[in-house]
Amino acid sequence: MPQDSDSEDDVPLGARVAARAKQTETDAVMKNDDSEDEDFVGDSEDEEPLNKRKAIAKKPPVKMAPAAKSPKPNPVNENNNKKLFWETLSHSGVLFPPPYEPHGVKLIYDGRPVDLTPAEEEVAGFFAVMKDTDYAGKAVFVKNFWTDFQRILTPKSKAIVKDFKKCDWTPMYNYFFEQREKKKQMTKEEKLQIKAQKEVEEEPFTHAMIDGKKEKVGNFRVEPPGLFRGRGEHPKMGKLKERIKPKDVIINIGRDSPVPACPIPGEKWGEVRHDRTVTWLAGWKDTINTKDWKYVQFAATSSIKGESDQKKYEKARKLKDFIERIRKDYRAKMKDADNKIAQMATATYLIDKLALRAGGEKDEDLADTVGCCTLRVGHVTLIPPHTIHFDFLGKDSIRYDQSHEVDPVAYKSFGRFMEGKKDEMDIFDKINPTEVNSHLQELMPGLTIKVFRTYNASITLSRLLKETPEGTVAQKKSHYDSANKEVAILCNHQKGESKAHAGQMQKLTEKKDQMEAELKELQKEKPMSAKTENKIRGLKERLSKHMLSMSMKEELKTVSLGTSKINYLDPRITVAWCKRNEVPLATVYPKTLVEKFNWAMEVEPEFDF
DNA sequence: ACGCTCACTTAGTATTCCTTTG
DNA sequence: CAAAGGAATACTAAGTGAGCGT
Repeated sequence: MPQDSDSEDDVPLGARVAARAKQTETDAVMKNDDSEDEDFVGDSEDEEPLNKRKAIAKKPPVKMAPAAKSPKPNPVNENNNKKLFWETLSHSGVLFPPPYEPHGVKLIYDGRPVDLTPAEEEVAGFFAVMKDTDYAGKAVFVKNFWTDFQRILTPKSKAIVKDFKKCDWTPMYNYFFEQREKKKQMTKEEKLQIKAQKEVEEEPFTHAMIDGKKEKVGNFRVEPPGLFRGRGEHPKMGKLKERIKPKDVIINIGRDSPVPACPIPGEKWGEVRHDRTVTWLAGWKDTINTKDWKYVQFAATSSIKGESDQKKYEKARKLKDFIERIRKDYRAKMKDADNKIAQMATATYLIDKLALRAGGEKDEDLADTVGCCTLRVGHVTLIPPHTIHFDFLGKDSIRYDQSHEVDPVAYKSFGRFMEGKKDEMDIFDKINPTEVNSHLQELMPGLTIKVFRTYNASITLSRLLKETPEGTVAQKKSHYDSANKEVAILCNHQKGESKAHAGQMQKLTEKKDQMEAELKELQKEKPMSAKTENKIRGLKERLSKHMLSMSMKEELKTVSLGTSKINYLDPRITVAWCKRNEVPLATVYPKTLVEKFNWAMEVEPEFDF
């Protein structure tokens, strides 16, 4: 980017737009000027009154983007009417991973050790550590790795390392394994020392100042290089994710804040901009999905994220006032003779009833996953009289495999949409998320598809918590968890079964058998003493508790409760419930969630979602 | 109407931390 | 004290949707 930056076309779209619209309000982007010999590339100027910019006084005028030269702003259209997130913003930039340190352990090719350059050795190492994982067994992963490995090999190495099958990664793998063991074997003091060192190193990056307030930063570490691990059958798995250099990084910072010095000697930031219409502090282009960007954002516990989270839940809560009308609308339209209207209504019905995601079109070079609007005929089975079985891969290639009894009208419409279509064809071929969203906006301002997931998750929790029984804190907590579980199932939030699960269940079963045997033994006694009766009562109680926790554990083995807690359940429901039921908040929220939801802590106990 | 980019939220998994147990 | 086990956090991939240009 830097060397091309004289051409406006190389500035990201949003930046150009902002620069054009901008003028004084939106301190958008600018260009670099590589002729400058500064310690970063392209701290940009704009037409803001010069007295505001002391820094520029010491250097010759910087070349400006053509758009930025245009005369005074049209005040009506300042910053393109975009919302400004901050007035001042200062931070220390990003923390880069340490440079690669060669270990000298050889790749064995065709029985002979190969001398690799450090850069080659690094990439070989990426594969070597993974040699026994599922990934390394996948043809696509190996093929992509091999292509990129070949690409970075010097001619000399390429002349030797020609066939993947002749590579022996074992010595490298063993080296990494030993390193890991050594790390584990370190003494407590050594570990503590390393941790302290790490904290010192990251200290400048952990917080930023925004409008005079110190706030926590999220992912201030630049992602290290490695092999891309896509989820599911990702066509790009195994590709080399390249090392990000300062020139790849854009810093976004307040105009009057010092630009963080580039931490790598002799190198420069790709760009420095002052865009108040966004919340990110730094960003770089993803080297795998080249249309994507990675951003350094504030942490979830920051005010800026908290405010947006609160808005999200307020919007979902607002849907309560509109939901009846909306349901009436789609029920009436599901059987419309106009297929587009009927599809729109039926899709909305699914989004509401099953909390499906929108399902936007995806590029070919991504895993084949779907949401509501991209469901294909092969993903559903109609089971008379009006049950539909869904079997498809959703976000993160997580399988949605559920049967649902549906509205008979919806069932009939489904049949109509699928009629005469092959398995690979779209069920909802007349619509897309954008159209569904604009229809929703007509029914409620600001309403989009994803709001239904938040709404249904939160209102489900709220409804289930109303049935909380009297009892101990542990019992109430368990009731909360079951409600949480219902929501997780609704949203299809899953996790991989832990490796230890089966063994743990077996142990618990053994314990159960033992308790049952003990109980039988006690009950054999003829003249029941008061002491024995007590024992029996106690044992029975422990046994039933034990069995309950066993069945809960089994039911939850692949259900993830955390995702809905973090993203879907209005924290005010939980906080108010804790207050009403005298359950300490820490029983259901870990420390970071209490922090993240600090805006909800003062909610009144009677709060109803 | 459509495609595309950008910025943000949502997501599962890997790693680390902390507590319990042996 | 080490190992095990579970909880919490770190990491980064994968969605959604606004908004722009064509």
